Amino acid sequence: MPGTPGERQESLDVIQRELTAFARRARAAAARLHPELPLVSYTLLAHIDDRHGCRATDLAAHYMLDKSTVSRQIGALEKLGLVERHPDPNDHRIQVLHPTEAGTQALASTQASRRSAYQERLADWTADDLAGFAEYLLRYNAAGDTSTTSPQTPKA
Amino acid sequence: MPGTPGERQESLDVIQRELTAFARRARAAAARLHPELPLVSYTLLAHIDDRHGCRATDLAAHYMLDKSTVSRQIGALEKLGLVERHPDPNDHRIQVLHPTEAGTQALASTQASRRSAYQERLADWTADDLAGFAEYLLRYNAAGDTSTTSPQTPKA
DNA sequence: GGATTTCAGTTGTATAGTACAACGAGTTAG
DNA sequence: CTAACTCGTTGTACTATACAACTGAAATCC
Repeated sequence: MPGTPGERQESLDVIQRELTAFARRARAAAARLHPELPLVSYTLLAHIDDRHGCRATDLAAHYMLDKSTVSRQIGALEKLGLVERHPDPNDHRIQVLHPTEAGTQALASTQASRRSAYQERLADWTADDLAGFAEYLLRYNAAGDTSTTSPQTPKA
Repeated sequence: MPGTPGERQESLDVIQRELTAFARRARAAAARLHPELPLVSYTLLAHIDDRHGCRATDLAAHYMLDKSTVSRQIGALEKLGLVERHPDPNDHRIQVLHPTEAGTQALASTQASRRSAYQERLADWTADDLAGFAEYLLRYNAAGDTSTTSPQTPKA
């Protein structure tokens, strides 16, 4: 069993190094994979679709982005005809975001190509390993959500 | 048991989503953690240090960056007094890059603070889980290295 | 009910990181 | 010597981002 502190530190260093390496390549890789729908827009659109309508503020909170960033991203998506903004009848400050038909389609095709890229890349992994990796990533990201990481000290 | 194809696909989707989420947060998180030494500069500096001197072209190839990008990054590092450029006596086109004393120190302190950030974030993980996560990340990144174009030594 | 405060979103401005293209200087091949 | 190639820089442009200032709408407070 890995019980020595040294092994623990070694694992931490590997995790740090490999996550850094991944982060560095991720954007370039995503850009090459989908020149049509940039990484960030894709992510936001996916979230909007997932929630079947949400507010810009939700997106900003979830992705730890400034509201101005989200505003511009949404503007771009709207200009591309991929999302629609509907004012909330109960609260006129709020814009409820929905994917358009084109947005849903763009998302589906992007997800399909991403999916197949991941499938290919992880083709020789066992189902157990995939499940384990997925669980670790979930745990890792969840830790980030709750901890001190925030761009503008918004957390109350 | 995770034997059904559906579960496999589910894990793949989780991996895709969580890695994407991580990629989106990574830069901002790094920027917050080290306002002094931006992520990319840090990475390049680490590589220069690791190799004990290398060329800008090597960095561009290794990190899949445009040479202009590397040129500017190196320029910034030089302006900060963290790297030095020495002309290669045998080939005057080439600049051999070396970390300065300050560069080595900055790197060490950045690495230390990164390390402690990871330690804190993963404090409640068991050593087994850390080892497992590290192994998965290694495997994942190794797959990416081979699938992408340039033949490079995968990990430092 | 009106003043103040808070919330949602936009816009101006600035910065990092990146790519592509055009170029300059050095090196090598014919 | 000339041509082709290589290494690096610079001009330009674009994406993603943050922060600050602002508008408009809702909530709170007295």
